[in-house]
Amino acid sequence: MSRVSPEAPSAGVASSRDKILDTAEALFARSGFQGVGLREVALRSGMSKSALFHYFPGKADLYSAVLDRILGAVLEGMGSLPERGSAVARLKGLVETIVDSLAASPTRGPLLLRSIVEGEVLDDYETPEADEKLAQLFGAASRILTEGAASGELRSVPVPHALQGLVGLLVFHFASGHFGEDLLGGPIYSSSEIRRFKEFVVPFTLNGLTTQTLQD
Amino acid sequence: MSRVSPEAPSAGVASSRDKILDTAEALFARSGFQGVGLREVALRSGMSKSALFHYFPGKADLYSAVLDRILGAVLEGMGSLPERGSAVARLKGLVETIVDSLAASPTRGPLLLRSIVEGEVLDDYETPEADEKLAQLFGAASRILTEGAASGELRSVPVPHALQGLVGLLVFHFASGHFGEDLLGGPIYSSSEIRRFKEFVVPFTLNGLTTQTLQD
DNA sequence: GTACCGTCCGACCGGTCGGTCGGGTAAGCT
DNA sequence: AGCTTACCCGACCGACCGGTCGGACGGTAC
Repeated sequence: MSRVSPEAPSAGVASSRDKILDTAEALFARSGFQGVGLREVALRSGMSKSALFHYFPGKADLYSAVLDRILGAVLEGMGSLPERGSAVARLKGLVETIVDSLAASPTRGPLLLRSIVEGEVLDDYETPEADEKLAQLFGAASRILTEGAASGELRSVPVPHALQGLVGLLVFHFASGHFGEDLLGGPIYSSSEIRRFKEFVVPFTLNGLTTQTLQD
Repeated sequence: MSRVSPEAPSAGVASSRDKILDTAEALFARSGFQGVGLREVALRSGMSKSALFHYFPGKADLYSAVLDRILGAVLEGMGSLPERGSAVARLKGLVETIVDSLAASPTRGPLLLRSIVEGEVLDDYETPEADEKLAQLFGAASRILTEGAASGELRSVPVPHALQGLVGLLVFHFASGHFGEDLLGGPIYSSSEIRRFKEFVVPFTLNGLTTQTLQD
């Protein structure tokens, strides 16, 4: 699968390519890869389907570009995180940063979660760019966990499981849609709900990874 | 949307209807509602597409039946859980039981997660049966949390957030597919991995919901 | 016998899918 | 002027979609 054809043309005046990406992101987030037709993407972007093929060689490439852009945004948010200091503080910062990134747009959580769950049937859109961004993301997180465990600040917990637990906790919350709103009794992306979620998930995570066990 | 037409014919000799349900469950879990064609379901069930319509009035009804069966299985597993006793012990039992239910078949987690995420575009298959099972499920869980908080055994935490966190933690793990296997470095549904997951998620959950906070 | 009923089938319907093709138009370069 | 390039379009393709229809087959009841 070849990559996208033309590069982003620098300037900020929402190009057609960006418009397509925005539209596709919204639609893919709502209906998934299979549930979106390129006709609708093109129409909502204000152009014909043929024009869309001028910017992206195929549907899978469009999806990859959307996914890559989201991963880039999440990764960018993590850029300002400190590399040293208390593991607990770093972990707290990581969780809050990821929450902020996911909360910044209601399409990110759903799209990320869908890309994981639908990954079985669509291993297509695994691009080197996205893979590398994912590796950076998990690398930073696992560094905190291992260093915290080494220093005794954090419980010695299997890092992969903890990472996957974090993904489940954080991404699912913002991807749960109507289900989550029914459960929580209100919109997920309101600023007050985002604050409430942080107030729940940060202590929950820290307690889960720090204090000594009261296992059976 | 009307319900399924004929009732299950009692006996255990895998009826055509059950065969359809099994096939559809596997396919829906892998490719989602939109990603599965009724032709493929029928073919893999060893009959024609028309025969399928004899048992289910439409695709959405078939999906609902599959979903309902899974919710029933999870709920059945929770049936033997004690209604009284230490909240921590009850919570531990709940988590372990749900894990066992999800681990019992590799289709359940993916299908449940997909039904939530895809719920935006497919509010069709919300049947009264499934709704009631969901209510029972969450009712039992929230009872544990509220009673535990009242007795001081558990932290006083917003119950809806805790419930959604549990769903994210537990369901996502079994729905993460290739992504999760890459992260964990092995199959998710092996008995050893299920044991490891329990060893991680039970203390993580209990610590997250019991010990006092070390928030900033 | 025959009327009925549950089970299943092939053929077909209108519609949508991702993708292709040939061409048109305007800007920019030489 | 001529030529290239970027951008965009309508028309079209084969494949597949969910769903309908009329009928075939076998058993059971009368």
